[in-house]
Amino acid sequence: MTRKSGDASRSTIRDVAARAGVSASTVSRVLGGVYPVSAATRGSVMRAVRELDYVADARAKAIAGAGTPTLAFVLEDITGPSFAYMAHGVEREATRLGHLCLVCSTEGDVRHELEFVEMMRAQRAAAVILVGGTADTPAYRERTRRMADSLASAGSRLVLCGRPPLDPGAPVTVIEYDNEGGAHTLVAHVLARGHRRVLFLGGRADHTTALGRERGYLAAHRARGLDPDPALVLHGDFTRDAGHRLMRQALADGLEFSAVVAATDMVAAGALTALHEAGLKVPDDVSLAGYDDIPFARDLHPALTTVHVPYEELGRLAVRTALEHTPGAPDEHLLLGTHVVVRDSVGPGPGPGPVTA
Amino acid sequence: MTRKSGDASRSTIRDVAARAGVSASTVSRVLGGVYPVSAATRGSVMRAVRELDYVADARAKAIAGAGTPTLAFVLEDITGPSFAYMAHGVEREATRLGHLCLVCSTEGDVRHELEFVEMMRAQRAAAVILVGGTADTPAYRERTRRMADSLASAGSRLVLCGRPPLDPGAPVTVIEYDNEGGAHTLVAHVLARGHRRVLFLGGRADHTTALGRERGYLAAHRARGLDPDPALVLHGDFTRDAGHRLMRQALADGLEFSAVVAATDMVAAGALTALHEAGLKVPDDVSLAGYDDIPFARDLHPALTTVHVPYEELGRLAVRTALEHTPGAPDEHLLLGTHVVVRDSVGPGPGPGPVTA
DNA sequence: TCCGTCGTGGGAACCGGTTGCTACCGGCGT
DNA sequence: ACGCCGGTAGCAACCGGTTCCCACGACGGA
Repeated sequence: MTRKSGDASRSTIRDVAARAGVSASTVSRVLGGVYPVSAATRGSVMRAVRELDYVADARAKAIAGAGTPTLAFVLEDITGPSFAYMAHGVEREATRLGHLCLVCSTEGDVRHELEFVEMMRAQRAAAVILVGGTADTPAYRERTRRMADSLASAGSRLVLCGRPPLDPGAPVTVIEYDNEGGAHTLVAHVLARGHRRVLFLGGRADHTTALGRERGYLAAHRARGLDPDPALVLHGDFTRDAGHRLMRQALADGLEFSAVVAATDMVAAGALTALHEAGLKVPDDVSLAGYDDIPFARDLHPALTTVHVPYEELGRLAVRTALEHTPGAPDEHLLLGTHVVVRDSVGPGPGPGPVTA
Repeated sequence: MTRKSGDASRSTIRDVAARAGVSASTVSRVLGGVYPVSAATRGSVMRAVRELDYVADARAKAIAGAGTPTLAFVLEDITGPSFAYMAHGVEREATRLGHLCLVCSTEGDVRHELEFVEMMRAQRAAAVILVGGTADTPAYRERTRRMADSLASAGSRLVLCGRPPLDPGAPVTVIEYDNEGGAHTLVAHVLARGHRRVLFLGGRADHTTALGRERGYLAAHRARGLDPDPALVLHGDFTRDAGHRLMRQALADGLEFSAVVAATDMVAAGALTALHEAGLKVPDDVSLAGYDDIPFARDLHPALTTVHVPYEELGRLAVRTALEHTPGAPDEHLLLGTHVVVRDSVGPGPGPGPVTA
């Protein structure tokens, strides 16, 4: 009989006070918990609260100085597995630290990004986390620098998570992982197995994540004194469909290669089925490797060798580092390591001379 | 030289007013946009705004009646592909409709769910969307009913998205999709190919999504006058690892079956590699089907036949329906259809007599 | 020239909370 | 019996906005 009445108007602290026969301040104090209140008063207040099903308005609390802090993260598309893992890490750590979590998808549109950051600043978010690579142009650096400054001047903090750092001095926390290093190690492994012509299925040509991995690909070659054929690096985006399309195209074009390294496991997945469709066996006819180590990589056939990225950890660190940052302290820049996980998709390279795949 | 000074204290509307030499109300009005203000006044206000890099506090606006509405969604784990797609739909539609989006992961803990809903009520969220199946116990119905009521009495609205409906009369919007029907059609297809002993790799035994699919499995059998062996339905959870483990176990136990239907594509993926590891060929030795049609399903080898669920649409509808709901109107209950997409993973069944897989 | 009106801007109340300061109460010591 | 003190509760100011209502100045028409 606790009558949660259908009064469509939420009740205020004054309603509770009136019903309990005390003042609003007393209600506030009972609910606050620390201030000494007699048991009788507390009882009647609590009863009124229960009867009215009252919850204090979080926005009002926030404005008055109490209130749950909020943290925002902005990403391109939650649907990409690596984004999802970062988001998960962010969300977990945020709630562990007692923060609420606002999320926005930009769908890759820079204007949305700007709008969102502005909204988050209006929300007085404790930190705004920008997730995922992007085109690292002067325009990017300037725009982002401006965001960082205005966030900082509002007492908030910008975090770049898996995104290129700004010029020194920008009030920004950067958490990256080693795209180039991971790709270098991975490609070195492929090269060590005897492959000489390895196709690289990259991402968008200006995207930092893609670029980092591409640099690793190149570096691994050069470290062996090899000079990769420019025709062997292709660009698409980080989707399964792009991988599929690029691979078909490469095959149709008669490109010669004995192994393919995809910039992403998703891309690798698409490439793998294109290979299968062409009647090629992996790794017997051609080897394949990915990047990200999403859970599915194990279930591709053959199981995909790839490089593991601690995405969830990345997200967790992003929020922890951002929230621990004290205004005066130096800006942090973390670079997380990656490691390649060898599975079954890369086999030995061809014997003497390259093979026509 | 626009001096975005490092003054760590965000400026208030009064600061802007002072700098522009007008009153706070005037600033509010020029920022509001509608009220007539002379060009000169507007100019100086805007300049002050720019110089101070001022953004109005969204919480204060909200409390005063203006302000961006917010919408919250609560799910178990953003990392599951189907959750991610629903989340994406929710987020897109929410921002399209000018709402901010709060997200919480419960990690499957009911207490978290309660806490979150309470927080969202405090945030005065326009709607709270609970995403994903759960155990449909009397406790669930009562608890959720209570949430619905208290949300409703606060002028907000509870939405159940892919989650079992409550008893009639609860102020709730329900958007479901047809788990049972999809599974029925899928299993009917498997049966039609001549399979008679089909293993079902289900989810948690009390989970509504899992249960719905299991009912479909059963119903498809009965519709053919078949009586499935109870030993053929196994329970785990909706992860790749569960699928892998269950499949190994089934194989180790010497269960007889010629096809396996997994409650989820993730489960199917794990099962597939277990099958491969055991040296079994799909679909030659055993057929396999999944549920969800995640993008990866196409890249499994063989490509997985599965049932497509319009997850993103589900999320979009959830927010649209919730936000369009007017307090007096009847509660809506939508049931979205699914369809099976036939690919390569289920082949013809065995000849006379079951095969030992 | 005088008055009505329109265009503008300011004052103050209000949104729903929190909290510093003050006042009242009863109980205790001497 | 009186004064002091500690424990409680209320008043009012404040957080950062919005908006109702009113006043003031300039302008045009009679």
